[in-house]
Amino acid sequence: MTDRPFPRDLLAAGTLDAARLVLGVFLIRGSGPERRVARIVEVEAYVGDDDMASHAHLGRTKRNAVMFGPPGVAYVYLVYGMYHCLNIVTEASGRPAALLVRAVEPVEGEAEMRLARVRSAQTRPNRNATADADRTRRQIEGLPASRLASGPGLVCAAFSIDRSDNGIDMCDGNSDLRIEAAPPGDGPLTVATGPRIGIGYAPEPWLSQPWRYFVAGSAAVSGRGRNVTGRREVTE
DNA sequence: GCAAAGATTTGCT
DNA sequence: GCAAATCTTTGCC
Repeated sequence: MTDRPFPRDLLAAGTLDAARLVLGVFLIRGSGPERRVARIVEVEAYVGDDDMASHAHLGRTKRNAVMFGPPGVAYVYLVYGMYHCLNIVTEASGRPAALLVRAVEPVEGEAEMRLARVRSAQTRPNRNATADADRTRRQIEGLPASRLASGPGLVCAAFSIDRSDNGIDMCDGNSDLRIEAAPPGDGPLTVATGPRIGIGYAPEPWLSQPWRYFVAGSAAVSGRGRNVTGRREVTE
């Protein structure tokens, strides 16, 4: 159960507007002592079937089907054969769009996130030697909290998200994986923007659209945006 | 049925 | 800074 389930209608409108609105929002997994909570600090918008960087550009397929459905639903897929990516579907049914959650900042359940990261890393077929697994575990245990989920694959690892979460309604307070409005005490955020990451296959103008949105100054932001601390809107 | 590429991360050069 | 790891999805034969 959640006290402030995120309003679905805020996701139903424009995806670029929704991208700003979800920054600062809480991503929540589970309940009770194992509950994990983190602030969303970085997202990317994938808008419509004409967006050549989006999975939706080829039309509706088995994989991207939920992107064509109602807003507030989780779209989870496997990339590079080993990492999962979490998206929040936006816009009305029939128009495929979503926000890729690229980074979150732990608020509660940090120990649980570390455990999940270790589990995920040691599940990878690549890591088999005992010494290697032990080194990986210590490395994760030594990470600052801000680096536990500073990347799209890492968000899913820290929150134990995989394709079984595909299609979950994240605006439903009873869902095990959900989003919740930021607490009233949270101050205003400074939003920075830049081009989307890892879409080199896309032609212009999609390649350079500044559809990556992140919280300036957050240590949890992935890649180069991490160092952006300006107080004003920034375009990288 | 087969080949190619990918909304990433990590470790080594 | 570059390449490997890994497997699902998609496209074409």
